[in-house]
Amino acid sequence: MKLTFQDYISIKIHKTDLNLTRFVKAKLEPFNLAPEQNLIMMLLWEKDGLSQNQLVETLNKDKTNIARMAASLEKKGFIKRYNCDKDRRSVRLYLTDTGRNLGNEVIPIAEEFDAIVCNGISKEELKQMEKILRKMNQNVEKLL
Amino acid sequence: MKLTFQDYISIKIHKTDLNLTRFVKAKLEPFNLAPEQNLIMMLLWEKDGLSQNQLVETLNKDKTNIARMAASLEKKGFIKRYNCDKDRRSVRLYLTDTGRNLGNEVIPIAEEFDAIVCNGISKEELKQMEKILRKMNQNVEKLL
DNA sequence: GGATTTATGTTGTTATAGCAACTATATACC
DNA sequence: GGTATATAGTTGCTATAACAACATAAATCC
Repeated sequence: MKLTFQDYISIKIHKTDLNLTRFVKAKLEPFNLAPEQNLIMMLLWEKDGLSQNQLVETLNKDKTNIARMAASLEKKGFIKRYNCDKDRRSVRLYLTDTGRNLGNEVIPIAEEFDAIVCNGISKEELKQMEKILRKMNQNVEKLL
Repeated sequence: MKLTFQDYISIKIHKTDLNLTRFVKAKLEPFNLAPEQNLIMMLLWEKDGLSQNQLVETLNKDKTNIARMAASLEKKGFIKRYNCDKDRRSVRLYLTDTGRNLGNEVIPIAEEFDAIVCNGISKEELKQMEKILRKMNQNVEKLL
């Protein structure tokens, strides 16, 4: 087959991901919010009181990552963690007032970021790209 | 604008990247080679004796990451690091025999991985995707 | 040719990312 | 209803990612 380094689509995706993350990291820095922490906040702004396990499934990350990010967000005062009454194993995350207010500032920045990333790319092209990404995920997931 | 979590293309790219990395990590584990370390090895298999700084530019990573991955690869016995005679600041990486031989086993696995990822995706679609990824990189790079 | 600037790497710190092993609780099984 | 199993989180470890501050060597500038 003889592929060279530049041929691998996975490497191109990886580099792009790092570039986008670096960019959004700088955008969020003034708010004392790291990129992945922001993903948790975005989900909580949509629906408060999610459990860590729900975040594990939505974000498709290891539970240890979620636990540590949640601990960090609590330390920063953006959320509070409470044990669920119905299931004592489960930990639910609730926004503090500070955390809720943060959304008013950060959500516009996230949307502006998306607009910058998608600049000059048509809706059709985006749909196409999403389809291919889905296919790639399926390709590896069925073998995991 | 009102975007929800699932609307962000950056998040989809990020998740896919993590999925692909997780997959390749498992594939490389038997060889005591981590995914990013493998990227350095792939470049050395193509051209031995690259400097850390050349890797910084090719891999588009911070020099600290490259330095630490190179240190790790040296510790594993896959490469040797020598100071360049012409430029005493520069550190060049050279494959050991072990490192060179590793390529015979790992390169086929990398190519198989690429084939798995691209399964059911046409050459046209891949080209299209690469074009969009390039555009996204440009979109953020010009603002960094 | 000596001072300033630039380039290359290293050390220290914080934030992801995932695996293994563990605790505690809940569910299933008989 | 007591045992086995499954689920939700935590702790410890390694690898990646980027930034700041630093050391050293090279290049530039006058």
